[in-house]
Amino acid sequence: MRCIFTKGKQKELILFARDLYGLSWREMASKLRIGSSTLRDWRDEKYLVHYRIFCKIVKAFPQCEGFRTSIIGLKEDNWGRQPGGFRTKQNSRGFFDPKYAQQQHSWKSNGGRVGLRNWHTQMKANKPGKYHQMQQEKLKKSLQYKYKYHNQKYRNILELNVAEIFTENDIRFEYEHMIKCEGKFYLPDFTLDNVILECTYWHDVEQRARELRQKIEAYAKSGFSKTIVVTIQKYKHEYSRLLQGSNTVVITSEDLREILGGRTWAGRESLLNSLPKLSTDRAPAS
DNA sequence: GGCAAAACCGCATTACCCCG
DNA sequence: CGGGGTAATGCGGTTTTGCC
Repeated sequence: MRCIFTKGKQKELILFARDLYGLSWREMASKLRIGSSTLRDWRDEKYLVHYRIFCKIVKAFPQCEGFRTSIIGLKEDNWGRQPGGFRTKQNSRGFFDPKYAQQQHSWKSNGGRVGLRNWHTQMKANKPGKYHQMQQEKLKKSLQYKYKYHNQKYRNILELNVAEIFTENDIRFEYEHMIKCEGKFYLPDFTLDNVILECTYWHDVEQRARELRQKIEAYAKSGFSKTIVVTIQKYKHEYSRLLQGSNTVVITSEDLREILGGRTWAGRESLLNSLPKLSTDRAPAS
């Protein structure tokens, strides 16, 4: 944080303080833990004084308190810096000056966004979890999470329904909890212990099922023994057929409500046990 | 990778002072 | 006056920061 004094006051303050200290510039600077050149630059009003340092001075010499009224504003550090990049491009300044056209060309032909690419590879290599989270947050911003329920935004009505059902039945769950499977990161819609719940009603069932199958395999290898796919009545049969497997169950949100709300519900274990039964016993809807 | 602006800092030069 | 030592100053390079 920097403070802006009215013209001349910063110089006055520094000189005044120096008198009070009774030290040389160098000594005073080291007392304030800044470089002597910096202190001089401040005296010459070349740069803005750190608010932190101003406080330090006032603390040492309360008679400097009066200068506070001369502060006409506070600014964040590096407050006025004009960024390069796009604005520079607009103004054809700096790197974007026409005289650098040749260099621009070579820069672009050498990969152009090499820096950004490096950043991505480095982040992936060094902080994969953080990287994925950042990417995910970016994605979340671009996607629309328009269904709000209990301080959590959901992506679609199906997810919302599931969240409601769980909440009504006092079942704790985690929404889009990031898990790592085989070096990759996934964000299953819902996780309850080692059970994963995915919501989908994407009309291209074949394609979605392929994706899901791949995910489910990864989940299974990382100890998530069961995956529940929640869809709508219309697609239930198709998804069910395409995702046959010992650890996968396809249900609708109504099914879920029935299990949890009805007689079959007797705790988490019961949920898990009743699922396969439900899925196979029932005649698929047409 | 790039740029621009702010902040910071090293160092050579200059100013100052003391003293024989 | 001039040598020698230290503090102050001027110059300009470097680092930091934020954005493309």
